[in-house]
Amino acid sequence: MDNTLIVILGPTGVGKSEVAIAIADYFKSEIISADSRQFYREMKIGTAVPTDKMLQSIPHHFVQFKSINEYYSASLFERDVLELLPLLFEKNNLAIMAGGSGMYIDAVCNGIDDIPDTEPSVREKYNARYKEEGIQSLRTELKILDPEYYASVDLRNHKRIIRALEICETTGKPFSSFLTKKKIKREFSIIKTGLTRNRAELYGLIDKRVDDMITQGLEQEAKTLVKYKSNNALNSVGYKEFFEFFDGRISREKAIELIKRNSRRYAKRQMTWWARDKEIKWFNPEKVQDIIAYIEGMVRS
RNA sequence: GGUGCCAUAGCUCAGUCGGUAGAGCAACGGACUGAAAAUCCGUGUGUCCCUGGUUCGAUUCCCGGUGGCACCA
Repeated sequence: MDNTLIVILGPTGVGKSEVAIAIADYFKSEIISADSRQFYREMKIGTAVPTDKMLQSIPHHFVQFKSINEYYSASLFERDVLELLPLLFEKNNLAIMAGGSGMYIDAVCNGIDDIPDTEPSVREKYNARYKEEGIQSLRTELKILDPEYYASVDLRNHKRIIRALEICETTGKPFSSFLTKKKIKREFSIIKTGLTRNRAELYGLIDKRVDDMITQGLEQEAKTLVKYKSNNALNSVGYKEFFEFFDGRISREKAIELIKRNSRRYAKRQMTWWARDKEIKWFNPEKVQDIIAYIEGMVRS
């Protein structure tokens, strides 16, 4: 039997953790988390990290293993997962990756082009310029340095433009010259399963989970992180809204309402990301037996 | 029970001197190559409470209902 990575993806709040654990338990596999915010150990309540009990029942990787002060990225995640997987496959030829960060999952499944690292100062420089001069100045420079990317990029999205510019400046070559858009074939098989529910039900679960987070002390957790609020990791649903409340810009009730709304919008963006991926087989999270049957069928064939 | 006011998008409401309607919020749709729980783009989604009348034409005016609110009993 081939070494196989079973991917369990789905929108926030749909019930991935429970399903992943049930399936890992069935196959005696370990779980790789693909949640770009659960990586950070300081963010526990707001990222709905599985309970200690759950974490003890099945070995989890990439959960709470970074500090919010550390830089991390989809590319580093790809590298780290590819390093770990052979070790997991020595023990069991089925490994599970569960999470909601589409880009990180794709980096592992399809690969991500090899683009040189950049100095943080370069990005800071462009960020400052964006703030002072606006986006037009960035566009003008991109048009000169990388006309090809200029023609295809969303010119109203400053993050995309800044990313391209920092690569152009660092390498002296156009950003687009690094983009092969080729899907890398992995040494292992991949089975993608998606968890979904009808929208109203999912939103109900999201609202309830936010209320649970509040009960568990999300406000207190956010308070201890205020001093790091400019860190990218804390530009996250559940934290940024509380920072607004602490600043006196919105009421506590409003903050909680916004956490719910922003979680819903995040879930929608996740679904949009996966809508184009025809390799995903979708399931209701309550039907764990169906998922197991599907995986067994795929593995056998 | 009487009088008055109100009834328009999921919510709060605006509007149409009679030519089937629009704001905010919510919602919906999309993009995405090392920040991605980020960032960016697009879209009004409507028995204008119901019945009848006047009219070429009624969401708009009129009669009568129904529901809500206020006041008087």
